[in-house]
Amino acid sequence: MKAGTDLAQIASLVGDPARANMLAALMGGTALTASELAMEAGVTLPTASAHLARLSDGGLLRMTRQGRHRYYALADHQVAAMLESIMGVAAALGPRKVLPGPRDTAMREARICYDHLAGEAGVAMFDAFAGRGLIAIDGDDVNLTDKGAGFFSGFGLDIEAMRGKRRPVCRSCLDWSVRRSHLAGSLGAGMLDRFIALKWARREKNSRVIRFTPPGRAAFEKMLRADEGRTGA
Amino acid sequence: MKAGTDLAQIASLVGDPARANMLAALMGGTALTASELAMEAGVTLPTASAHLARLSDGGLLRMTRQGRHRYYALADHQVAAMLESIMGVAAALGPRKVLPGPRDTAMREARICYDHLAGEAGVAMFDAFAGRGLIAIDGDDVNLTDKGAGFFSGFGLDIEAMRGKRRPVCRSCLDWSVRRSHLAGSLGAGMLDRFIALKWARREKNSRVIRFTPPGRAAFEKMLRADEGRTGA
DNA sequence: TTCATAGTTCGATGCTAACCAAAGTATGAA
DNA sequence: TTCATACTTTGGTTAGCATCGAACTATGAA
Repeated sequence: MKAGTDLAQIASLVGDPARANMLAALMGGTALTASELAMEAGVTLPTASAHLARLSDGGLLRMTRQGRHRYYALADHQVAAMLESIMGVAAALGPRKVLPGPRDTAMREARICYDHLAGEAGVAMFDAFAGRGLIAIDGDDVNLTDKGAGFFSGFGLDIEAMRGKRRPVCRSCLDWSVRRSHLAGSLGAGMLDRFIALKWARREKNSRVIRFTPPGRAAFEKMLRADEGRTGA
Repeated sequence: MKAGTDLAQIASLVGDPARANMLAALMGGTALTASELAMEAGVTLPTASAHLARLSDGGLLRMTRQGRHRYYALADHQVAAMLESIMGVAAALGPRKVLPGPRDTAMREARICYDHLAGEAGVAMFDAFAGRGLIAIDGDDVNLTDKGAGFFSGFGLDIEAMRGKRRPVCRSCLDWSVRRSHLAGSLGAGMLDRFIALKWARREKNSRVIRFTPPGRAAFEKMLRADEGRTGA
């Protein structure tokens, strides 16, 4: 009985269209202001404000004030993973659109999942790193190997800084589009940042789609295959 | 915008206390009749009937008629996994009860997750099998090895029959209590069945808790450690 | 200070949906 | 056929909550 109550409490927070749209927007990973989220949800500011208060009270959102702005973001990765899993069920049993539009295809290929790369590209990267021994998989735990630390440092990531943080460096995250794991954690986030900094890929405006440039895609795939694909800076 | 709508649609189905209690009850893995679910949710039969219709229409439940009974069960494993992930968020940010009661402790140790073993025991089993090369982990894919096929057949499972079904033999399922994977799929379900048949463990009445008997626990742990722990029948 | 922007709080409205009782349908047993 | 059980449908009530406009607070800029 109690399990059901907890379940309902969390689910009902997600179960309102306005709130769900806000949460979906925040799956993009960037923190957004109350006004932006109001736009996103298609409601007025007062309404949005009330929703945001409920989501924050419920523990799904984290808020930081900056001047006269209030930036809202998903509370943590567990919340993001939960939303992905709900989206997964929705996608599985709601192929209302027969043909997956170009947008959906792009989402399946590469998208942002909170702050790291997901979709086929994300899964391919995860598998490649594991296969080359850059990360070690033990059950659901994923750990950086010595070899991996060297490689990723060479790629431009500050591994030491990542280790200092509370957030795990490596984590696997289940992918609804392919039902396999991809790389999350600060390493996953860092890699995506690098891809964008290197102009291998860019985020599509107002969407979670990640678009690789043709040369970026080539460089990305070369990197997956072998060490000489490294592009130091 | 569309993503949010889908999200809300599914989440709102779970977001009602009566429905959530029904779903939580069905996480036990056994199919239940409409009357039983009405009891579970604390509502009258007509109300329950309406809820069950909505859950079925929404694709979260599967119904089979048997005489004048209607048995309801979760639609598939993806739905079960989604519910676990929502429960995970609820558990993480809702430690309203400061002390985890004995019930919660037992749930963390060993519980049923739809039809297979979860909790610390489930995770330990998953890790042990992986460590001994009985299953091979590749990203989120889990596959039975030849060595594993031999071992599990010796343990009393009909591996060939499992391979004939559409359901995957091995699958990993993320565990909210320990944040690691445990073994799902028909192999996971089959193992739990064996444990119960061997009287190593039994299901606690009206709960998802799995209780190991003292000799059962010992046999279970011996099995995890080495091949000679095998208890053919 | 004064004005503007960002956000919250308040009060009122209206819609949705959860709920139950009673009547209706279907299946099985006598 | 008749009765009982299991469930669904219908109709009507009620409660919750999403929504908005208007007033209020707080931060920053002129």
